[in-house]
Amino acid sequence: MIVYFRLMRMKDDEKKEALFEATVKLVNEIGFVSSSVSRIAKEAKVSPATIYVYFENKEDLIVSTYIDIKLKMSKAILENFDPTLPIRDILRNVWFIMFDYISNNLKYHKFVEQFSSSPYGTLVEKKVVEQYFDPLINVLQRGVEQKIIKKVNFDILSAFMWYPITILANPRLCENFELNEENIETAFTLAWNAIKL
Amino acid sequence: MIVYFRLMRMKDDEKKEALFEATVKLVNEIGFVSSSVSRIAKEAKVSPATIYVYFENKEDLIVSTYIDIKLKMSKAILENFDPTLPIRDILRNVWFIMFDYISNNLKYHKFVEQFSSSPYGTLVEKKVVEQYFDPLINVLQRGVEQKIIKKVNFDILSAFMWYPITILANPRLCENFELNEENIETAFTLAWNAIKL
DNA sequence: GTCTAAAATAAACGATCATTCATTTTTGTC
DNA sequence: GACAAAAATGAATGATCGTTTATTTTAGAC
Repeated sequence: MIVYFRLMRMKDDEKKEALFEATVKLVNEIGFVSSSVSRIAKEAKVSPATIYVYFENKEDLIVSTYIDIKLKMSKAILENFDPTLPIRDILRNVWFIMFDYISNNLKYHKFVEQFSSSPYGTLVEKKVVEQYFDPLINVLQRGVEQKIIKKVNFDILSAFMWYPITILANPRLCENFELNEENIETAFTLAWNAIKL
Repeated sequence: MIVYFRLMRMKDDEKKEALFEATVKLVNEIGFVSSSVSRIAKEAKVSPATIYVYFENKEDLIVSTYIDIKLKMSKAILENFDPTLPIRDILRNVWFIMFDYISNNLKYHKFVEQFSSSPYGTLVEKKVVEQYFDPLINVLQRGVEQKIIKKVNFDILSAFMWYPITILANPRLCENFELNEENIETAFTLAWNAIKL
């Protein structure tokens, strides 16, 4: 039997990316409430119907935007990750890289914050996204095993090693915290004092 | 000139409270997107039009709900505030009181988190709400002056003394952190290690 | 250029949105 | 019980919502 294959027309990656960017921009500016499908389409310069070629529905568009961002973030942060350094140096490096990434991509950070604390957040399995950042979690694990870091609940360690970054990088919450090297170094010192044994 | 006063009919405080509670419940369950005026009205068992007797519009209802919650929270937390204790004891007490309040009023905590990270957050002057908690900020100030607490940017101190509470009290973020006395004590120790000189 | 299948879209769907309006109900003094 | 004024409401407003459908446009193998 001879089967004829005809190449189907390909989806346009740039269009999908434009939809992600439009979603981020609008949700940051006017929130989930006002970010309607038609407005997102207009912002991305496509027809509202086109969105349904790329996504199942509005919810899928928004959740996909979130997951895409988390993937981008984890790649950027783990790009130059060197697990052979001393544990404190690894953590310190991550702090500087995360501040660098967030301050250059504040729109992503804002979107993630808004998404996570909204009911959309419950739609994403926390562990799925968390595993993108597995190497970071493993560092803390090693620190505990080597008796460098306090042996306490992991949620506590995270609350003092990772979450302060998301707080301090939020200019609405910390308008007096300038993201310069000295301030980041100071803040990291507090984080390290918190978790070190 | 004689002026005749007739008592006008009074607004019903219970109805306003019911609208606050309905707003909190629905926004937590289905988000700002789906929490329409008519659904909030139905939840509060009033007519949609009644909402406009008590509030200018939907935005006013939501912002007022937030401010009402923040006021309730600050009163609960500062109720038994004793500024004469040693600074570490004051902070430790506040930690326990805050965890107690949040775990008994998780709905308020959730609403505040979602509100703050949404564009509604920009509608509320941060300083207005912050001043409800002024005594707490003053404690840190005194700690710095008495050379008990590190002399660093106040946003940094807040990021390690207050924000970890909001993280740890969020069961979605910290599902492994049980809110018992031992765990709170441990977490506070890390916070104190971070900020103490 | 022809053909095909999928991308892309304009237009239309019923549903629901926030808000207003005309009317009724309730409150409290006289 | 009568009166006045504000609370309370049911119904209607035009606008916009998310999604679907029927149609047109486009990409790529032949």
